[in-house]
Amino acid sequence: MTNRSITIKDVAKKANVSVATVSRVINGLDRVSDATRKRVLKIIQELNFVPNTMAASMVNKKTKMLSVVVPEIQNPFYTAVIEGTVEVAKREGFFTLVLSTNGDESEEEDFLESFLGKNVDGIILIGSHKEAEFYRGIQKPTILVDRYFNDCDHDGVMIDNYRGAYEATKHFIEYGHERIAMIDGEHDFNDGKDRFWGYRQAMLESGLAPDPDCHKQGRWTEADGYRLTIELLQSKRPPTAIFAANNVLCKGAIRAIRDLNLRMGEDISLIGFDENELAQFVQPQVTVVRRPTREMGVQAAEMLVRKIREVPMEQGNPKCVVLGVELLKHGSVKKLK
Amino acid sequence: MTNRSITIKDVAKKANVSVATVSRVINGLDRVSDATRKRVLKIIQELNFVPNTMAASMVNKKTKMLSVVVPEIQNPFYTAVIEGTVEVAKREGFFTLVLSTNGDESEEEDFLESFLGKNVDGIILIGSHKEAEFYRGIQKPTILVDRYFNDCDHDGVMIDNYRGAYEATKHFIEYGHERIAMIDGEHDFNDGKDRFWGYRQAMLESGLAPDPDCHKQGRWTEADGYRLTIELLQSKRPPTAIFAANNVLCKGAIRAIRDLNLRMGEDISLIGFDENELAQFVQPQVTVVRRPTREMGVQAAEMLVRKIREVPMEQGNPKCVVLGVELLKHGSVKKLK
DNA sequence: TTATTTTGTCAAAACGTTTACGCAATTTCT
DNA sequence: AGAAATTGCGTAAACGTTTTGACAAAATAA
Repeated sequence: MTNRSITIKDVAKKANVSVATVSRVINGLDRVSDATRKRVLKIIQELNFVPNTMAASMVNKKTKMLSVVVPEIQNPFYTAVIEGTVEVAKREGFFTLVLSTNGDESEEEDFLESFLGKNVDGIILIGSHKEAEFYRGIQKPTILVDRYFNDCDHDGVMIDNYRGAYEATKHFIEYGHERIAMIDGEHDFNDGKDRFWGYRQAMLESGLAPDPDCHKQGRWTEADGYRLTIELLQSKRPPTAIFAANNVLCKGAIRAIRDLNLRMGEDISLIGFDENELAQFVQPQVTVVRRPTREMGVQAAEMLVRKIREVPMEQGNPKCVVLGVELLKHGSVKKLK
Repeated sequence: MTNRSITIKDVAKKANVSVATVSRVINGLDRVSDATRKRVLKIIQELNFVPNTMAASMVNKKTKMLSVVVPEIQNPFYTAVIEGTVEVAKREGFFTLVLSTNGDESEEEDFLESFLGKNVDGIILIGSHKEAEFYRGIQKPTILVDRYFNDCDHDGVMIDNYRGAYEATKHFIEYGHERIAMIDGEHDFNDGKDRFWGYRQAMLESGLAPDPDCHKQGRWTEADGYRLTIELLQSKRPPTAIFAANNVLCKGAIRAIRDLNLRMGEDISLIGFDENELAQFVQPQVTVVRRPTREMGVQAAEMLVRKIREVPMEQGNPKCVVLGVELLKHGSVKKLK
């Protein structure tokens, strides 16, 4: 424990060169003859020397680490994004550091102030803060994922929430549904809002007046998905179709429908946003809006790496990439006409 | 971007003290008068100074970060462990850094060699390596979770895999089952092995000869859980009961049973190891061996923090804590007698 | 009162790298 | 051949902290 770890100096001494030369060898720079390079390399092997990256980082301010910050690590959507970014990061020579904030704003702040937050080369952020202000304060290269804010000064990778909800609703309508409900959570972020507006727009376009009784709002939890679905189905005029605006709400809805002994796609039609395990399990499978989760992570990481490497001056205005979604049609929507 | 960040020196100058004094204020050491402390603190505020932890770490070799290394981040078991450790770490003033290795040994090694691996204060490791040798090479305070190796020189937090499997099998037997199958994956780690031996021992004790046809081994994937279950149920002499040795295998088994149109707890009995979403969803719910996932993370983190703080000399032999498991009895086991 | 301890502070030396600059020795160009 | 460019390497100054040792000044003890 007390044994001083071997440094670049030890190597230098043993190889009869200066520390500068050793440093050059380590970093694969030129200006060092083949002979000495070989010699130094051998000594490094012998001494089992590993450069102290911390010290290096102190001078050149690069750490080769990225961080990806997500609200909850238990949600498969986020882990899929994480996997995507980790893959790219690894390929590009970066390590990825994962942080779960539990949707807690102060935890997010703490992180950014912390050792880690301060020392990563870039950040992929699925933020919990609700104001652009906060994001503007982040000095490092940052890519916002899934939740975007205008005027936040950062690039983003989003999906077309509006379109997803729109298509889902249209699908119901094409199949003859008129009393179409939606369940969702707080409209804290653009994703939730957009989905609502997509739903609403599709309804309006088809001349269906949006009935306030058909829009149930709670939190984005499975429990609330369950509760809201029960409320809807036990109301005076229950809907024939329900659009569940994210994966956990959908799972709650599936449970509720099961518990009420209703036949999916027969007594009640359901579309979920984002794939989930239960939607794939029940029979018939539940029609869902599929979004490219892993791909979001991949895109974000690629953008981030590019940004890190680009010269600071020539970065243009923030760009926000919007990835498409797809309606995976299964048997949970009944054809009424 | 080019603006040099403000350092301890700037604070010192502005407060008319030496950098040493500022350092003492930051670290809350004594030997500094109340007056100067207040003054320095105020300047720090004004200048919005945040100490560069990287530089600090360079001299005192502490980073206040832990890492938790898991094989796959998509498995809810691992995320539960992570959540437990993050909670404790946070409480104790550590940041937690999550790394998913995809079960890839070399990725695990890379990590430990990397900036991150070298600079955390301690490691919580659900390892992918199969030999104690590797673990012995880790110099930092480390807690092995879920997978343990004798003579690895580290503490561990395990659960009683043997007992869990034993109890599950006994439960089948009590209910009159005799032809009891087990599906599992490679016996690369103690957890898998112990479960198998628990199953086997329970069978033997009850005078049931373990039939090799009743032990199907594949990989620890949902796909193999599905495949092996189908194989079992379509064999000449299908079992009346199946023990699925982990959460994903169990999910595969549930799907298989559903697809074969068998009634759970009626035509076929099933017990899973570890809770999972499908087991809770289907009706009747599937009986499972519950293990304290989150608690494992909590324990591990607490042990790790203790270890980090203890003086190096007085650490005794490696300890391995074994947490208990519990059989959650639901309706998936038919009573034959 | 004098001798001792405690308190508050500072200067300077670490910590382990990278890198700008300098200077021979060698190679390449006229 | 001489001038110019290139190559190979070393010296020393960063990077932003913590920590040790020294030393007055103040408080306490004798």
